[in-house]
Amino acid sequence: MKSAIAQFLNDALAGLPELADAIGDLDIGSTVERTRDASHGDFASNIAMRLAKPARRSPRDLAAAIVEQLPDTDQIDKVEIAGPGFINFSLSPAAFHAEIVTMLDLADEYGRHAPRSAPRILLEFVSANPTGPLHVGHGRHAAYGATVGNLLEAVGYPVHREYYVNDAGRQMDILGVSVWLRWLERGGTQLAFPTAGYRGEYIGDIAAAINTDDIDVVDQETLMEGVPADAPDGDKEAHIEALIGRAKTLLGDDGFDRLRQQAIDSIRDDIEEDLAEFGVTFDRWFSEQSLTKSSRIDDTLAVLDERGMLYKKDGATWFRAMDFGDEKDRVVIRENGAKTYFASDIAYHFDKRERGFDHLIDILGADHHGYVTRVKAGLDAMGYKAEDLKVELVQFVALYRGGKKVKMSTRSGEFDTLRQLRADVGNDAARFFYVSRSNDQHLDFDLDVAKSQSNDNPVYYIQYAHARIASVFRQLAEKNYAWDEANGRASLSLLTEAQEKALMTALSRYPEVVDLAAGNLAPQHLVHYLRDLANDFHTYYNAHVFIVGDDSLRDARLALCAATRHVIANGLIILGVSAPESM
RNA sequence: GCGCCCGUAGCUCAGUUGGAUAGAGCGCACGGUUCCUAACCUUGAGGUCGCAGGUUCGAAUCCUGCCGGGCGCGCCA
Repeated sequence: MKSAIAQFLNDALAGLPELADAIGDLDIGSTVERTRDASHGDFASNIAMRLAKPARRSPRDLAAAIVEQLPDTDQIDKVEIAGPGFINFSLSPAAFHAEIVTMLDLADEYGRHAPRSAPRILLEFVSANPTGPLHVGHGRHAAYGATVGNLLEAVGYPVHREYYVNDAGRQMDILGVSVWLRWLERGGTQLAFPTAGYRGEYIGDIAAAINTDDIDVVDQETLMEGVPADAPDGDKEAHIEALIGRAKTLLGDDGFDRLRQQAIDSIRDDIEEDLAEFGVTFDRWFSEQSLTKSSRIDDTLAVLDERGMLYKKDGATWFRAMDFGDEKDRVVIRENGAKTYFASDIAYHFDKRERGFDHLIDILGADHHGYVTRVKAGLDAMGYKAEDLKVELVQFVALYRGGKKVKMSTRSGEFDTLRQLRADVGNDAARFFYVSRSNDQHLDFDLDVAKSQSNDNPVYYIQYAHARIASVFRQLAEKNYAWDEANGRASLSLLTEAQEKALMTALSRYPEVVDLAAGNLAPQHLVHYLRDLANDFHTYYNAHVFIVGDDSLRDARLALCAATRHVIANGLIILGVSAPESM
């Protein structure tokens, strides 16, 4: 409907060629918005005020000239000039009725755009290190990323969802050695578990499940040979580093690799299953190892070197990040010859672009914000534009239990898992709650409230509206009525109650809300809209009986209910929340 | 110290890219079901939009400076 208003304005401006310069490249659609107050009509445009200065005419004068040129249409009842120069449009009932018919016609497709082939979007999210189960913070990334993906698809973009698996590097060695030590413990070896190791219970579970045919038991003395003391007496990092060395010596490099890989695979599979149960799936799980093992990183560094963007200093190789706006240059190859995480990340983002994705979106934790500039710099240096990459930062989830903040640490194993949360509050409530706040806002997740009062969650309020409509149609059959849809469509002019008008107005906003939420990568717009829509429906439900004796009025009201059901279901599907037939 | 994010009702948060009288939920107060699901609805109280300037027809929104909170500033990932 909004685009129709914009079109009318465009038509009117076509009749005022003297304004062409003043208009310039102004997007007329951006001047049209829903009114907040019904006394201002349904839509308002501030175009006269926007053009006033460049056209050197008074806003009200301009508005009058534009209104004069508006085409004659049965969609608009009334146009008024108000306040400093707003043009207020009151749509005709027929315009709303036509929109309801569109909802019924398009059904599942209402609010969606036709698929387009470009730009291709690569959406990377979660990408949690495979060092343990996902915790409640990752859950927010999963829900947010999945919903953003759904929104982008709804507006027609091809979206490729990717999870970057950090399955290379020192963290993985620590994981491997943690599992090995737990396995040795199970075999009876006495040992003090390293403070820098992963202490979570799941490590023991993995140790119990892995194939250890080619691993020999070692006693404590052999194990600890040459290993410096752990904290607090010694350095915990040096301690675990030495243990990794012992593992590689005692198991052989290949043996340790196999053990480590089993641990990684086990955790990765667990994460994949967890997310799938949460309704979050990926098109590809991109392994960092695949970059390390292929020549991808070396190739990338070679290109950078060729372009003169690398230099050596203090035995290390540095990338001239400062040339691209970073605050300092960054190491890509350490003095010990090891490539940094940053080096593989340049290669990874370069690879994304090389695979033909036009627009990259990374959803990262807020603690990664210092990282954004240098990754963009890397992309820039590799010949692409920094703007090709958009980074959305997701702020932390603070967990509260008994009114107290819960501390979380993966290494200590003290954290609440996404699985526990899903079991406690349910997938629907979790998906909904996670995206109900702006991603750049801290999220306080009170477990006690979520667990004990889960029925107060607004998600049920919206689902209830959907279930109520389904119930109305069930009741209809029980009362031996049938919905004559054609008659309902033809009788929409009978819907004259205030609540009916309000509901139709709310329904017609849906496509605009999807556009807004997708354009801003901001699912909370949809969440709040659905809450408001459900409120409009519940109000209508309480004010009027739908299943009345008058055939045409009943059919018309049922048509409005059916349209409402489509819109609520479409919105919930985007949020990854179920739309139940009964509750 | 530097950088990024945040500051809106008692609490938790929205606020349509600068619009008209700043909104919702919870909580609080008052009402509403012999009738399609009361997991519901109606009405009300509750605000110095952190503070101070600036930009303009118009600012919660943009700019500057303070104050307060979070996060980051490694040859870790």
